[in-house]
Amino acid sequence: MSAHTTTRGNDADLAENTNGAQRLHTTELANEIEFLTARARSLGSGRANNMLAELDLKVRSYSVLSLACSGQNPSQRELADFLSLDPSQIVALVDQLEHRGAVARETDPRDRRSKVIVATTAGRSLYKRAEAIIRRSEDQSLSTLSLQERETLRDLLKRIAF
Amino acid sequence: MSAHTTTRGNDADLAENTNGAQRLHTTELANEIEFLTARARSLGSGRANNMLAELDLKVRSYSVLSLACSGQNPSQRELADFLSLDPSQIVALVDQLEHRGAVARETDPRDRRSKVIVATTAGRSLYKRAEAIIRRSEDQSLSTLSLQERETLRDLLKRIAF
DNA sequence: CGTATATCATTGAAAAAGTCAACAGTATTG
DNA sequence: CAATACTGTTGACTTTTTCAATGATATACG
Repeated sequence: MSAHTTTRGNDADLAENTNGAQRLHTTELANEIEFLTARARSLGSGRANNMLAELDLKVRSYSVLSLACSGQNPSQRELADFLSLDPSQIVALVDQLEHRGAVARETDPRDRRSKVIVATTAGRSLYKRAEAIIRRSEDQSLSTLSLQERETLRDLLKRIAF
Repeated sequence: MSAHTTTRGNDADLAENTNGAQRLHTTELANEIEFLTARARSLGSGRANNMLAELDLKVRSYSVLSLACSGQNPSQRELADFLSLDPSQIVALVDQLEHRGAVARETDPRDRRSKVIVATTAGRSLYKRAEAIIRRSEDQSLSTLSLQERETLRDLLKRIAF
């Protein structure tokens, strides 16, 4: 078996193989920023979605609600651009939030085509609770980083995200 | 209109509003690491997918191919864990790569249930070309960061991704 | 040994998300 | 006024995700 290329690893690996694919951490892929970003996001949004479930929200709807509470009065088109979503997906998300009374559509008097999304009182209250959950979720996801490192990460991400 | 809360912004905003939702950059959401990570990944993998299209690959299939070329002989279960995908998705991805002759399934003699994914010669050649594309894509996506900043980002992401 | 339990790859179905074209109403341009 | 472009909306379609069930194999334990 020593020179047989189809077997994975050798006997020394067996102890390490018990808990999974730690072996792959040394891979080229595991060092690509692209991949690490995708994985970080997958873990992070997975946790956030789980925790937001108690409010019957997902990160998507939370994001829309957050922007509706921002005081910036975003239009649906702006939400679509900012969240990198198709306008039709925004329609569905706003529909849900509107049906549960968290946000309202107000047609912009300056441009009667566009509709500004604003949060209701109930919506702002919901957002407060959701925000606390998101903060806890983020805190858990970033538990291996110091506060200063989190700031560094935030700034670096901001520069590549905008 | 001055005190009308439903109008968005004031006249001073109009010049800035021409190109989109830059206004939202000051939002709370725009400062959440979670959100920035999602947006960075969306932009990055979008670009990578576009550029990989010339090889008829996506980031998903590229990731599997990359791990198949890693010399670590991963099983499908390990691929699923590492890529945060459902085992059934791995089946589909490996099927595609196998049909085009880039990888092969080899049943692990140590555990005849599991199948080790290894790259063929053609697969390694394909990976070389894909890797070059990914490198260019990543370079473009991170163009606003210095080399040292990229290293910092990579290390921070690694710590939260594993 | 034999029996129960667990794990792997696979299939198929269902739900969710993403993509795209068309439409009515409105704005902008010339 | 006419032509063009943009907004939200709908509906169809594809892709991705999620989940339960299955056969083959491995492991644990009496």
